[in-house]
Parts: sequence; structure tokens; C-alpha cells
Amino acid sequence: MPRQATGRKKEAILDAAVVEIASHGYHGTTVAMIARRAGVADGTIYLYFAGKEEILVSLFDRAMDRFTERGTDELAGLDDPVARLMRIIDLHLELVGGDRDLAIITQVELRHSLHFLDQLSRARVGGYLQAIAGVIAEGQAAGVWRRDLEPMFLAKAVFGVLDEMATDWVLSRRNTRLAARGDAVTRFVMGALRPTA
Amino acid sequence: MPRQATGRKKEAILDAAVVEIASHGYHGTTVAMIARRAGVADGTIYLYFAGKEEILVSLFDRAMDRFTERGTDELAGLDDPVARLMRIIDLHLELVGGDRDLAIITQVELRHSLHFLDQLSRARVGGYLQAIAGVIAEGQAAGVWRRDLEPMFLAKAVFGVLDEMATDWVLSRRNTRLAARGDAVTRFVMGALRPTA
DNA sequence: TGGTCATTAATGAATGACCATTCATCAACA
DNA sequence: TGTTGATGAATGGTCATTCATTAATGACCA
Repeated sequence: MPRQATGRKKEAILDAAVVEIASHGYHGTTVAMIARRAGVADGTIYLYFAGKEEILVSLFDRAMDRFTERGTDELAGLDDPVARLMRIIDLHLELVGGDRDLAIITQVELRHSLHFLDQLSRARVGGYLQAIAGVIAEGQAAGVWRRDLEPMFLAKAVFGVLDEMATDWVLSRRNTRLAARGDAVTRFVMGALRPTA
Repeated sequence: MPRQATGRKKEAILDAAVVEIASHGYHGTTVAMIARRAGVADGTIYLYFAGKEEILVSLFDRAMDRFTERGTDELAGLDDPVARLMRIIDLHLELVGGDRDLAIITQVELRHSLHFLDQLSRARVGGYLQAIAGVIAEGQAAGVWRRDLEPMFLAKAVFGVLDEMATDWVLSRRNTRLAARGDAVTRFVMGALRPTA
């Protein structure tokens, strides 16, 4: 059989997994289905992944890597905490809303077991929350945002709003763009962060 | 074998299912495990439920029934939209935080497939969101809350905050009470709903 | 240049474990 | 004695994973 550039098949397997898992769910997708769509033999999957579950982990890692990379780029030039947070909100919705199949996986399939969610949450989402909390703390220090609530609490609240919008969008059948909700989310969040009278 | 009052075994099976599914996940729990804990034979499960998945649906229905009943009671005496929304926030956190095993199921296990989440979401959570949106619309009409955002959007945002707090609590290992976050959530939400300057 | 050979990616049929569901049988009741 | 709730061993189907086999490649040598 022909040799392939090493990265090729791994990517092909991940791409196939996104499509299959998005439409049949993680447990409804067999390794054979993924192999078939990727154009490889069942056994080949095991040359690149230790098992079925590692495919799901890799999927999440790949998505988070892209997410983080893009975020770092986009925020590089912004100093103002208000501008930074607004950018985070728009970017979150834009990136999640950019690929419906992937969104189904991040919003639904990845959350299917306590052990799994716990692992992911701690590993990657925790860092994201820290980043948001950092921006909020800056805004508090600058005196533009309320200080009677902890930055980490506020970060979780903001994330909760974004995550709910994303999940709602995934479940809605109507053909809307998730990013279109950026303006409303921003208004809501900025309102919540205003200093109290 | 002795006859039981009809409801008894069904309840016992559901109670057993909560414990098993909370600790092993839905797919990691076998029907035999549930039967064993409930003190019935494997086959008995099928006298009360059409299949394994119906157990999960029934679990959610039972929880939502209790939730709704309690909510209706508690809100009966309150007219002021502000008081009503504050009560909803506290109640949500109190009820979800009252039973960790059940919380694991509502926050994690019930969301394991698009088809499933979609079904539940439309059937029961949709009604809950409508109720919150109704309270918000009242407050807007009374002039105490901002009117530049739709009631349903605001209801989803508030739900997102509550849901994130609940999930975060389920995943956290520290021994905190979920209801303790009611005050901070209320301050956040009330801040977000204030009329814009 | 052309002909071995060793190496390694890739294959896919076979394996074995797991588990939801069924149903022949049992035992308590009226 | 007929009815019915309950039992739990047996069944059948489904897959994740393995591994003996195949084939492409490059190294080496004449």
C-alpha cells in the first residue's frame, strides 16, 4: 500500500470523525464508520489513536488549539479591557458558529460523561476561564467595571451566557448565524459589569 | 413472589438508576446494575420501562415535575417581577444543588446526544425558559428593567448563568453549597437587567 | 542499472467481550 | 385453580480491538 505523508491520515480520520459523530453521536458512531469515511481500514485507526475515546479527545484538542491560536492573534493589539472582552465575545460566537458539525461535538457530544467533562474542563476550559477572568480583573482595576463580584465568578457567568447561546443555536433548526447574537450578548454582559450605583 | 404496591418498584428502579448513572455514567451503567441496586430481577425492569433509555427519560420527567411543582408553589404569593426572578434564581440553585447525584445526571448525563438533548430541551426546558421570559417581560412592562433586549434572549442568558454555575458546582471537588452562589448570581443578573443610562 | 532484502505502513477478517432484551418458568394471591 | 407479577438464565447482535498478512519503499550491492 502507498505511503502517505504522516500527518495526512491522522487529519483525515479526525475530519471524518467530526462528521460522523456530529450526525450519529459518539456512541452511535462505530470505528468502522469513521474508517470508511476517512478512506482507511479499521485497523489503521489504531496506528494513530490508542482507542476510540482518544479520537474524541484529539478532536477537542485540535479545536481548542485553533481556538487559542486565533484568540491570541486577535487580542494581541488590544489593550483596553472593554475592547478585549468584546473581542472575546464575538470571537467565541464566531468560532463556535463557524462549523456546525464541530459545534455539535463541543456543545453536546463532549459532555457525555462526568469523567470526560471533568477532564476536559480542567485541562482546557479552565485556562480559557482564567483568561477571561484576567481581562475582567484588569477592567476592575481600571475602575470601569464593578468590583463587588470576583473576576472568576464573573468569567464563569459570561462563559455561561456564551455557552448557552451556542447550545441554543446548535439545537435550533432555524438557519441563523450564531455570530449575529454577539451584539446582544455584549450589551447584556457590559450591562452586568457596570459599576453599581 | 410477593406482590408490591405498584408504584413501589418503579420508584425503586428510578432511585437506583440515579445512583448508578451518577457514578458510572449512562453508558457505563448496565441494566443489571440498576436491577441489582433496586433489588429486582433484570427482567422486572422491562415490566416498568420499555427499555434502558426510557429510564433516563423518566428520571428527567420526575425531576422536572418536582421542580415545576415546587416552583409553582413558591412563586404563587409573589407579584413583583423582581421578587419573582430572585426567587427563581435561588430556587434553581437550591433544587439542583440539593441532590448531587441527580445534578450529575441533569448537568452531564442527560446531554449526551443531540437527539436526546433536543427532545428534552424542547419538551421541558422550553417551558421553563418561557416562564422566565414571562417574568422578565413583566418587569420590562413595569419599567424596572431594560427594554432594549428581547425577554426570551434575556431568559436564555439568565438560564445560561444558572446552568454554568450548576455545572461548575458538579465538576468542582470542593464541598460547597450551590445555593450559596444565589446572592452573587442575583447581583449579576439584576445588574444586567438595569435600564441602560 | 537492476535486482535482492529489510522495514514499515496499511489492511480487514476474525476474535472475544459485553450487555440489552426476551421468555419459559415460578410462586403468590384471590 | 387461574391469573399475574416477578424471575434470571439464555440469546443474539453489536462493535472495539487485534494481528497475521500484504505491499510499498528505500538501502545496499554487484
